[in-house]
Amino acid sequence: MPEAAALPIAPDASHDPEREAATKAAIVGAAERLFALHGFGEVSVRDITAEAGVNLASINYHFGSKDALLFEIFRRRTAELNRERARMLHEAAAKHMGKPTVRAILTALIEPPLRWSAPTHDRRIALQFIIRARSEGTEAMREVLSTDVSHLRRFADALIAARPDLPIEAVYWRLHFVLGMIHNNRFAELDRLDVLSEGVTRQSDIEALLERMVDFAEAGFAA
Amino acid sequence: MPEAAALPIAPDASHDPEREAATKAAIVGAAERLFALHGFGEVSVRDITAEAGVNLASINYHFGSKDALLFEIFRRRTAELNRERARMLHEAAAKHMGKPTVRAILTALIEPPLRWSAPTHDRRIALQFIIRARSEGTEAMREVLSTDVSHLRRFADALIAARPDLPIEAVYWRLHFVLGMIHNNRFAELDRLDVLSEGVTRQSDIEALLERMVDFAEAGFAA
DNA sequence: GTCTATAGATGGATAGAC
DNA sequence: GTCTATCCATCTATAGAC
Repeated sequence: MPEAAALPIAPDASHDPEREAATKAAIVGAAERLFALHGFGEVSVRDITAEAGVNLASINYHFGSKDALLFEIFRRRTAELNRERARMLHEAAAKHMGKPTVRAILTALIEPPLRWSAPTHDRRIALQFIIRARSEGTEAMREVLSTDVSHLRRFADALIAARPDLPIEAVYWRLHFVLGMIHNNRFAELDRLDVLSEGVTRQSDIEALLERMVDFAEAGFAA
Repeated sequence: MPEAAALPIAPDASHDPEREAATKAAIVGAAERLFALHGFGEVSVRDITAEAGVNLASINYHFGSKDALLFEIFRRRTAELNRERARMLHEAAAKHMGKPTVRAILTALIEPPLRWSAPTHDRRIALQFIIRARSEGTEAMREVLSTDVSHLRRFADALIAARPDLPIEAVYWRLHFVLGMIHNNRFAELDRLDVLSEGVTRQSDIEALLERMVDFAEAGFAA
């Protein structure tokens, strides 16, 4: 068996880092997609492993449990999204000598998730996953969402600094309204809007929608 | 047994309309509350019947299935809410000779659900049920939500008539934003806001919040 | 109409061979 | 690390006694 000698080490499949990484990636991709499309409660471990083309036991082996898998996806995606938002806020602050305008702050909050939702964006499904996690997530996800508001802190503080004339509770409420606008961009809600508008809103022009949203939100902050 | 003679008919319990109605009401109340608080997927028929103090089989006997029960609650509550909104829109139209202002239209859309959400309102739980149904509902609920937009039609038409200068797709998108503001008033999101604002938003003054929301939404429509 | 007991189906997790 | 077979918990729905 001369071929065996050509292999560096471990001729068996007990520890193949490449294959392991591929399996984990397939699981994560399938889980994210199925959950984003059908909801958390509707998707079983069997569905995920079948879709990923891996064996039934692999989720427990690689992630510990179904909930742990979903939590890891949740952490990864929210971290990515918050990083993008923080970077935009930071850049806006740099441009405006540390005091970005309300419009720049709102853009940093709205633009990243809106770009993700573009039909051609590879984070399109990930964004739906995040939105669903807000209402259907596991106890662990809800725990994080309720207590870890450090990311929003920066936006709230920036808005308060940009509008020192407003009572701070007014700023918080308005921020809450803007977040509602953002989180309402689920597939189901966009489809419903298409039905209501008889198709005139069925557009993939993210730039135009971004401008609409920021205009609306900025106007709400103007008074 | 002289007491038996005093009973009109049916001395057995086979057909007691009063008790039947009480059982159904107990089931509906328990189901609505548990689902509103814990989510659809987390609540079993066993949880509901235990909470209602009725036997396990009664949900299937009286409603056919768990899904049918939840669907009936959903239809009842959304019908109530939409009736209130339609009535307010109708009254606003009557006051403005058939052409209500944008503010009056938005108030008719926002005020009913916001009043329901008041801590002392008996529809407080019902509103959370409705909001949850939007993202976690069964197939039947989603079917209704996606296709039955007749209720929103009147609001969209009224807004289009109030702002004939705007492209209609702009009106639809802004209506979508307002709906997002409304649907974001879930317990979990309000709690999160309280954490972020360190308590300054923890208020039960529905009047003030209503004015905040209508002000924000109207400003978004102003341009 | 109510209630108990149970059927029937599904899902998460794990043991053990390879 | 992968995979099969299986355990065990849980749930909805229903049959049948009262």
